[in-house]
Formats: sequence, structure tokens, C-alpha cells
Amino acid sequence: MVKSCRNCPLRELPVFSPMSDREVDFMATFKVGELDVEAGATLMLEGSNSPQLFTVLEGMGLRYKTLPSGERQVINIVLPGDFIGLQAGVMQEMKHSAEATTAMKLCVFDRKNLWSLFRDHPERAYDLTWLAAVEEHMLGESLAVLGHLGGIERIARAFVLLFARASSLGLAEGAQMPLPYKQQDLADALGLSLVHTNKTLKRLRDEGVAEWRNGTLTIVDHDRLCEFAHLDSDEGVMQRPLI
Amino acid sequence: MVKSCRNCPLRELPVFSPMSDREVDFMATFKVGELDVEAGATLMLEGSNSPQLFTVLEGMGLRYKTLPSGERQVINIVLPGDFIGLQAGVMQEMKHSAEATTAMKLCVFDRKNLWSLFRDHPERAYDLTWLAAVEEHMLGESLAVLGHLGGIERIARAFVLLFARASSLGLAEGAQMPLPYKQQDLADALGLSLVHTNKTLKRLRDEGVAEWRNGTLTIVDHDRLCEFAHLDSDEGVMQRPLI
DNA sequence: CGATCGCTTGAGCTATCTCAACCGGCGTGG
DNA sequence: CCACGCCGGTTGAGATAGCTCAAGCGATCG
Repeated sequence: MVKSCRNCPLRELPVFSPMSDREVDFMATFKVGELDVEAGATLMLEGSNSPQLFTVLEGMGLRYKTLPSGERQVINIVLPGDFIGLQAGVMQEMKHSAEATTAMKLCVFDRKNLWSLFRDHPERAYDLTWLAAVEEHMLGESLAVLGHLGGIERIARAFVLLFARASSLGLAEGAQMPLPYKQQDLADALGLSLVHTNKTLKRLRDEGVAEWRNGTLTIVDHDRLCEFAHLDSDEGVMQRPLI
Repeated sequence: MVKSCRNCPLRELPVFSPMSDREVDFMATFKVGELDVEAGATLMLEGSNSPQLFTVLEGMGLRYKTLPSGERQVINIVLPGDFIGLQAGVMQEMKHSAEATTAMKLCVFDRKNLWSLFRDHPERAYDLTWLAAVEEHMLGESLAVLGHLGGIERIARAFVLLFARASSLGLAEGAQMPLPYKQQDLADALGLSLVHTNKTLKRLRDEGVAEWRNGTLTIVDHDRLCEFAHLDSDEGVMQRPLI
């Protein structure tokens, strides 16, 4: 995930191997354009069959499912470099929704060209599969978190991993990073109630470990945060091997 | 997932579009052989860099993570048609382990040929990506389950979905299916303690909804089980669209 | 025959939930 | 410009689902 979009001439897909001129030409047609959306916009709706796929260039968002009970499960947080809509591309329909939390800039593709990407540009297809595998890995981790960890542990872990990811994307400054979500969003992601989330955040604050105020997360004591999270200081970021 | 392996001449990959003769030839080289493993065997170890990838031909297994605390999170249940090792194929290493619960028959591939599959057989690459997307979907569902549902609901849901999957694979007979796991396995999958799982199973038994004894699951009252699961009777099986 | 393994059941404990109230900031409309 | 309403955050109190500890039981196996 780290240097996604960095070495790709068109910044359209997270790319990990150099592109040929022919590929660049293809990408230019695959890419439909760029899209700016405002905060709160729905990027993709559960059950829909969106004709478009996106790569995030700027901004932050959320993937979530709406449950029959009306509750919401946040699947994960969407940061620059992430790909949105693989499911829509490859299955009939999206199995979850995605929305913009801040204003976002998106790179837009035409879904019907996805197959020609597989046919003519196997490197990119491989990249896509890699992304899917990483996604799968992340979800597996989250599953383990919800299955086995308590409140503080979940939150601490979320903070550590989020911060690692943001750092590698250059979004962090010092011990701070923007985290423009609501407590309810975090609660929905971690399977905790809002109230309990709030109280647990207070505890982390009081213990001088981490503070999250006004959309900014500050890691006060990284080591202790990692302890809470049962995590080594250097875990969390997925490195892409060459093929 | 439904008819995986059915229409593939070599039964090596879950295949959804017809194969050309050339492809069949390639598959013959991609496929290294078949492997029979006994119950309890470890198929893939977390952190390992297995040179082989598998498709399940027969038998049942588990994917799981071992947590620092020594506890285990079962990621999902492995049934015939499932692919094991995509992560090892595409990332450096496996992020979870897999083991055989019953004796299994596996189709074995050579990982180093994965790239040539992408290069020369885009249909199969697409199939693989589809599998990954389905996997992602399933995990998202599981996440929502652990995040929001209570004990009975989790178990009921697991039974309904498992039974739907088994039915579509022809593993079910009438209202019964083989489910050769331990209560501890289910508990680890659903993020419940063994004791609570046991008591909840008893409740389902006493209510005349479902029974699970001696490795066999019997759905006594499917409708009521679905109620418990907050699920419609027909949900659960993923249909594969054509490209 | 004893040991181990998976299942079952009881009892008490606590993390987390729900309900409920309050607070400050901000945007809107009078 | 003020008042009101709304939203997100904060805090308290009581209720409970699920956990842990602990013991017993039947089957299988060496």
C-alpha cells in the first residue's frame, strides 16, 4: 500500500512495476477522468451495480455495511491509494457501501474495461489481485480483533495501525495525524457501543497514551499504546514484493 | 463458488468459463499433482512462504490465525472448491494458517507459475480475482456478525450459511450435513467462549431448531433458524456472473 | 484399567450495553 | 444579534450477556 500511485505516470492504479508506453496509452483510455466529491457523499451503494471504479487520490472515507437492524458495521477506513469497487467490478454488485468523510479526489475508471485490463495488461491485473489479497488480510486481522480483544485493546490497535498507515502515506506530521471521523464511526468499526468507546478514549487520554480531538489523533506514548494493542512497534504496513 | 471444479477438465481451479485446448495444456503443467492429507494435517503455516498452492477437491478444513495470546481466530471454514494460498502466491507469506479437519484431497500447483497464469491465461486470473473478491465479501459479513450479533444469532447464522454452502456443493442430504468440527472450532470462529457456545447450542437444541451431534448438523426448523439468524431463507450463496 | 479428549452444566464475576441526562459549539432563522 | 435546535461529545447508573473457573461425564484408546 505504501507507495501506491507514486510511480505510476497517471496515478490511476496503485502500481508496483514499471509501465510500458503501450500500457500508459491503455491506462489513458481506462481512466475516465478525475472526480471531486464533497464530504458526506456516497461513493458506492450496497447492492448497486456501479459502472465506475475508483482509486482514491486524496481525502478519507469509510466502507461500511448496513445491517437489517439498521446498525452499521464499518468495514475499514479508506485512505489515498485505496481502490474502491473491486467487488462491483468482478461480481454483480457491491456488497458494502462507501462514503466520503472528507472531500475527496478520485480517479475514475470504466468498469467495462476491467476485462480488457486482465486480457492485455496482466501486470495490472496482478496488482489488482494483490490489492484484494491485502484487503483480505486486513479483514482477517479485524476479525481477530473483534473476536478476541477487549475495548481498549481494540482502540489502541486501531490507532497504532492507522497511524502506521498514515505515516507511510505521508499523512502524519510528527506524532499527529488527521482523523476526521466521529466517535460513532470508530465504535461501528470496532463493534463497541458509542458510550463505551467514549469512555475508553477518555481512559487512553487520562493515561497519557493517545488523544483524539477535533479530528486530530495525537500519539502521546507510542510504546505504551502498542502495549495496550498487543502489537510490536513496527507492525502494520504491508510491503509489496516484486512479482 | 457453487459449481466450482465442475466444468473444469482438470478440476484444478474453480473455473467459470470454458477452457481452450491450449489452456488445458497449460493447466496440466501448472498442476503439479494431487495430494492426500490426513485429518489434522497443517496445510499452510502462518508466516510461511509455501511454494505450493492448493485447491480443495475433497474434505473439510479450517483457516485460522494464532494470536499473540495463544488464542486462535478461525477465519473461515474450507470446503471443496476453495482455493488455499492466494496470499502466499501474491504476497511474501501467508497471513494465516490452514489445516485439514478431515482427510482431504488437494490439487497442488506450483506457485512460481502463478505469474505465467496471469500473463497467458487472463480468464483464470480473473477467476482468481473473483475468488479473492468473494473471500473479501465473506470476511466482511463475518466482521459484521462479530461486531453486532449476540451468541444465538451468530451460531444460527453460521448454521444457515454453512448449510446453504454445503447444499450447493451437494454435501447435504435432506436437512443434514456433515460438520466434523469441535465446539471449540465454532467458538473460535464466532468469537465466543467454549462454554457459552455450548450453552447456546443446547438452547437451539431445546428449542427444536437445530442439532449438531457427532459431526452432523441437522436443521430441524429452517425458518425459525433463519429468524434467529436475522436472515432470509434464500441468502448465503454467491453466484458467479459471466465476465 | 487409567488417561485423555470433547462435551455438559453450575456459579459467580465483569466488561460492556442501554437508558438518560447534560454540555458546548455552530448554524439558522427571526 | 440573539435564541433556538441540533449534533457530537461526555458522564452516571443500572442491567445483562458472556466470561472464567471448576467439576463431572461418557467415549475412545493405548
